[in-house]
Amino acid sequence: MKLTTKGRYAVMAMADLASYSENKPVSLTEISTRQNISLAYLEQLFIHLKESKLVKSVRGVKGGYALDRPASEIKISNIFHAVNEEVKTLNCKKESKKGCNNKSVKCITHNLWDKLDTHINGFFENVKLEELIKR
Amino acid sequence: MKLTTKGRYAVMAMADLASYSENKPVSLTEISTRQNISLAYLEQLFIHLKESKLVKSVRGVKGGYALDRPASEIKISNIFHAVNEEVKTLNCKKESKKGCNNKSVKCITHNLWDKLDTHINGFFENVKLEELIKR
DNA sequence: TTAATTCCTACTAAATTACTCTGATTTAAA
DNA sequence: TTTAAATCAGAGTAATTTAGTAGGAATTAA
Repeated sequence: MKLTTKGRYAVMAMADLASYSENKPVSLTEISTRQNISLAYLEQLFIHLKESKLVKSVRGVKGGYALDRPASEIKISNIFHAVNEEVKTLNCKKESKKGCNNKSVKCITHNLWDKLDTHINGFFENVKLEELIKR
Repeated sequence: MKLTTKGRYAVMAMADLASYSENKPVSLTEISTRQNISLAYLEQLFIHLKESKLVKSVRGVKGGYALDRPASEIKISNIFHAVNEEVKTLNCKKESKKGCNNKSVKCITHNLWDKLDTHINGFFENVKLEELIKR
């Protein structure tokens, strides 16, 4: 199981914003240079970050992005959710689980994957952007 | 981030073995039917499970596979490792981390991904095959 | 008016996943 | 001794997903 660049880049970009956008909006060109992520790719990510109200934008020259709430109120899970970085331990729909009787091996491992989901998502729920950048 | 079928199927197959191979070896055909996994795919997985000494094989008619150690001594991490289901939160090599100075955003998130790695791998280290099948 | 920027959609190349296919080898049982 | 059920082994392939690129439209400070 691996993390995609989408999620990784989104967190890096948000950490960059948290570090540099205190006084003025930060342009994606700046982030692109600092973090070595393609500008066009960042643009796509920020559309979603904006939709999720994690960042706000200023258009035009001298424009850019800034956090839309304090870094202390943004969880990693918020960022991942915004860019559709999902934790998926099953590829079937949750509904298919209903079909299981409690004795089948399939169902036994379903319980394992459910716990794994909870375990991983719990991690993302408990880390805030602020913690990343302080220190 | 998502779990691949390789890892999921390997755990399902091992749970099946743990449930059914107490007295006689279990053929992959049986597992294939019970778990609805293609025979040819299972064959590939079991080559690796055998190399890692998690299962032993009996060739020929009436042959099959059985656990090579008690289910209480097999961790999920052992199974994942056997079939190369890896947890990868970075796509770069670990060495590149050395290049980081502690102030860069890149390095800050590196620490996060390292913790995530540890968090997920810890889960797999702490669940044994036995726990899956009892109850 | 210009240039720097966000915004938007479609497309594409590369990588990975999830298999299939073919055939060899082994061995219990008829 | 033959047959059929099984493991063993490697190569090939189709489908999906990822990781971008490309091309422009809209906005706005200077």
